Amino acid sequence: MVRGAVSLFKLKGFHRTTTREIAKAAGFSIGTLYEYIRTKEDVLYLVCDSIYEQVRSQLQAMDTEQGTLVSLKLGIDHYFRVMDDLQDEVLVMYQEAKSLSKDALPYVLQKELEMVGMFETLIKRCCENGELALDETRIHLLAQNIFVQGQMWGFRRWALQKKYTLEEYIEIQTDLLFSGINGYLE
Amino acid sequence: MVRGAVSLFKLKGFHRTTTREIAKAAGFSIGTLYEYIRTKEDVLYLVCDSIYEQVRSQLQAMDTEQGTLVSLKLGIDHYFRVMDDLQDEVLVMYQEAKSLSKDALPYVLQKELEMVGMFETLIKRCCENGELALDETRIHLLAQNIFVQGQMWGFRRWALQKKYTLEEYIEIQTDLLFSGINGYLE
Amino acid sequence: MVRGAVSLFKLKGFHRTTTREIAKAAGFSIGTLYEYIRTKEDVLYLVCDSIYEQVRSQLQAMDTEQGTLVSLKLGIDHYFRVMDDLQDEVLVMYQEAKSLSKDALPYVLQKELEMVGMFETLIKRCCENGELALDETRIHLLAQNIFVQGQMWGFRRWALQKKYTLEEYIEIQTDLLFSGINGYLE
Amino acid sequence: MVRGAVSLFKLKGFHRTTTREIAKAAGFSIGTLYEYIRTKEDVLYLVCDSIYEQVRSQLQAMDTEQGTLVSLKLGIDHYFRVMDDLQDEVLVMYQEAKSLSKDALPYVLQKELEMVGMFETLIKRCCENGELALDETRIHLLAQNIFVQGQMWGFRRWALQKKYTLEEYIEIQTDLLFSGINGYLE
DNA sequence: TATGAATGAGTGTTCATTCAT
DNA sequence: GATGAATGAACACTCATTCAT
Repeated sequence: MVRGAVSLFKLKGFHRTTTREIAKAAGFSIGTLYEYIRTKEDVLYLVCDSIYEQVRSQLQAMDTEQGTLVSLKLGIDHYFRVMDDLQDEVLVMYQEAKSLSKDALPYVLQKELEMVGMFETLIKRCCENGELALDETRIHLLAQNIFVQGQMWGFRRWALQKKYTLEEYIEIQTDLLFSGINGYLE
Repeated sequence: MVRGAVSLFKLKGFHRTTTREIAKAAGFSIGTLYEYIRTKEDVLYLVCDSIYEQVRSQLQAMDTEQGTLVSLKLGIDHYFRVMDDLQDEVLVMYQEAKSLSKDALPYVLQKELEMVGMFETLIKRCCENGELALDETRIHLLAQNIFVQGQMWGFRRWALQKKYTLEEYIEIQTDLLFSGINGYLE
Repeated sequence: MVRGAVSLFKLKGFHRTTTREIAKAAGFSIGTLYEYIRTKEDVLYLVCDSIYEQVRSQLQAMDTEQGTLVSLKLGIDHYFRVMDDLQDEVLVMYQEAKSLSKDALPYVLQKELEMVGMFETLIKRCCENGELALDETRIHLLAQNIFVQGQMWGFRRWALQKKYTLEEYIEIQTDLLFSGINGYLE
Repeated sequence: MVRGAVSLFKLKGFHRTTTREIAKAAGFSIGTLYEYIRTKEDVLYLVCDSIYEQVRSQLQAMDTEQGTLVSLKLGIDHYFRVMDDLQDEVLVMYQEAKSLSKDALPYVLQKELEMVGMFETLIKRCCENGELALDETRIHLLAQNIFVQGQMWGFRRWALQKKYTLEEYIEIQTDLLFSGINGYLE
C-alpha cells in the first residue's frame, strides 16, 4: 500500500490524491483500506514512517565505528547515494510532512534526529580518535549540514541535477565540506 | 491580502485554507476576492511572488561590489538575518510551491536562481579580486549551499532554533563554510 | 440594448448570459443597465416584446381586407418570409419564453394570439366573400397551423433548411395546406 | 431519477433546477446522484434520451405496413394520443434540448429524424400501394408537419387545449391534413 | 446622473468516511 | 472478512443586484 501511495503522492501530492486512488493502487477496495487505517492522514504517517525505515535500513551499511576521515568521507558518499536512490520518497516527505497531525509530526521529526545522530556519531568517533578537534555545537551543525546537503540533491534537483552528475555532486560537496573556502585562498 | 494569506498558509497550509478564509483575512468578501484573482492558485502565486520580492528587496542592501572575504561574510550575515526575519514566509513557500501550476512554477524557480546568482556574484568578485581561487562549478555549488543554509534556519527551525541563537548559527555556519573540516584537524 | 441581448441569447441562451454581458453589449455600465430594468428577467420581457413588435410591424403590410384565396396565399407567403427574416429572434423566444415570470408570460402569449388572429381574419374574409366554407373551429386551427408552420421554418431549421430553400418551403407548404392529402389521390 | 427530473424541469426549467433537487426527487443523496452522472447536463441527456425511448416504444404499436389511407389516419390518431400522454415530457424536451452539449445534441436530433421517418414510411407505403401520388419532397414535409402537429398539442396547449378536446383536435387536424383548404371551396 | 466595486447567497461537484450486505 | 454504494459536509467559484461615489 505504501509503495503505491508514495507514487501517487509524488505525482499529485497528498491532498490531490484520493483515498480511492490509494486503495486502488494498493489493490484493495476502499472498504478494506479503512480496515488498515482510520484516517487518510494515517496513510501519510505510514508513508513517512516507511520512507524513514528505508533510509535507515540503507544507512545501516555505513561504518560508524572506524572513526577516520576516510570512513567519514565514505559515510557521506554512501548517504548521498542513498538520497539519490530515494529522492522521490524524500521529496514527498519534505513536501507533505507538514500535513501530518500534531501527534504524528514529532514522531517523524524524532526519526530525522536519529539519522542526523548517525553523522554526529561518525564525526565524534573522528574526534575521539584524535583525527579532528570539533566542539559539540560544531559537530551537531556539521551533521545537520551533511544531512540537508543529501536531501538537497533531491529537493533541489531542478537546479542541481542539471549542472552536476551525482559523482560530481558528491565530490565537490565533500571537498567544500572538508576544505571550506579557506582551502581556496590565493 | 497576501499578508493574510501567508499567515493562513503558515497555519494550515494552502490546501486546508479556504478561499473564504483568505477573503476574510484580507478584509473583503469572497466576491471581492475574486475581483483580484481568477483562481485560488493565483493567491499562492501572488504569495510566492511577494515573498521573493520581499527577500530580494531586503537583499538589495547587500554589497556585491567590494569583492573581499569580509564583504562576503557580511553578505552571508545579512542574508541569514533576512531569512530569520522572513522565516514564516520562506517556510510557506518551501512547503506550498509544489502546488503552483506548471505555468507558474518555472517563473518562481527562476527567481530563486536569481537570488542564488547574487551569491555567485559575491564569490566571483572575490576571485576576480585575487582573494579566492575557485572554479565555476565550486562557486555555483557554494552559492547554493549558502542559499540553502539560510532557508534551513527557517525550515528546520524545530531542530536548529532549539540549539542555537541566530548569532550562534551565523557564526558557526560561517566558520564551517570558511574553515571546512580540514580547519579542525588535530 | 434589446438588439445586443437578442444576439447574446441566441448565442448562449438566457441563463448563460450574464447581466454584465448584456450591459456591455448595450454599451452601458452595469449600473446604468439597472436604471432601465429591475431584474434580469425584465431584459427577457423586453426582448420578447420587441420581437413581437418587429413581427407585427412587418406583418402590417399583409392585406387582410381583400378576402380572396390569392390574397390568403400572398399573406402566407409574406408571413413565411418574415419568419425567415426573424428566425433567430423567433428561435430565442421559443426557447426562452418559459423563463418569463408568471406575470409577463400571459402578456406575451396574448400577443401571439393577436398574430394568430390576423390569419383568422384573413381566412374569415374569404368565408364572408363566399370563397370558402369553413366553420369557426376549423378556421382557428388552420390559423394556428399556418402560424406554427412559419415558426417551424426557424425552430426546425436544422432539418428543414438542409432540404428546402425558402421558396420551395413556401410553395410546398402552401400546396399541402390547400390541396391536402386528398389532392393527391391516385 | 429521470421521472423526477422531468417533473422538476417541467416546473422550473433545467437551469433553475438544482442538482440537489434532482437528487432529492430521485430519492437519493447528492453524492449518490453523482455516482450515476458526471455532470448536471448528463441528467438532461438522460431525460431527453428516455423521453425519445418512451415515445418510440409507444409508437411501435403503429402499423406501418398496410399502406392504406385508413391505416395512415390510424397512425396519426395513435401518434397524437401518444403525444397527449407524454406532453409534459415533450414540452420539456422542446424547451431544454438547446442546453445539451454540442456532443449530445446531434444524437438527440438524430432520434427525432428517425421518428419523422416513421411517418415518411407510412406515407410511402400508401404511395407504393397506389393510394397516393406524392413526390419525395412532399412526403418528407408532410411527415414533418404531422410530427410537429403532434408536438404542437403539447407545446401550445395553453392555446389549443382551451378550445379543443383531444378528440376534436385529432379529428379536425386529420381532416385539414387530408382535405386541405381546397376541400372547403364553396 | 452614471459608474463599477463590493456583496454573499447559491451552484455544481468532490471525496473522506461509514456500514449494510 | 471484504466490499462498494451511499452519504453529506465542504469547497471553489459565479453572478444578479446594490449603493457609495
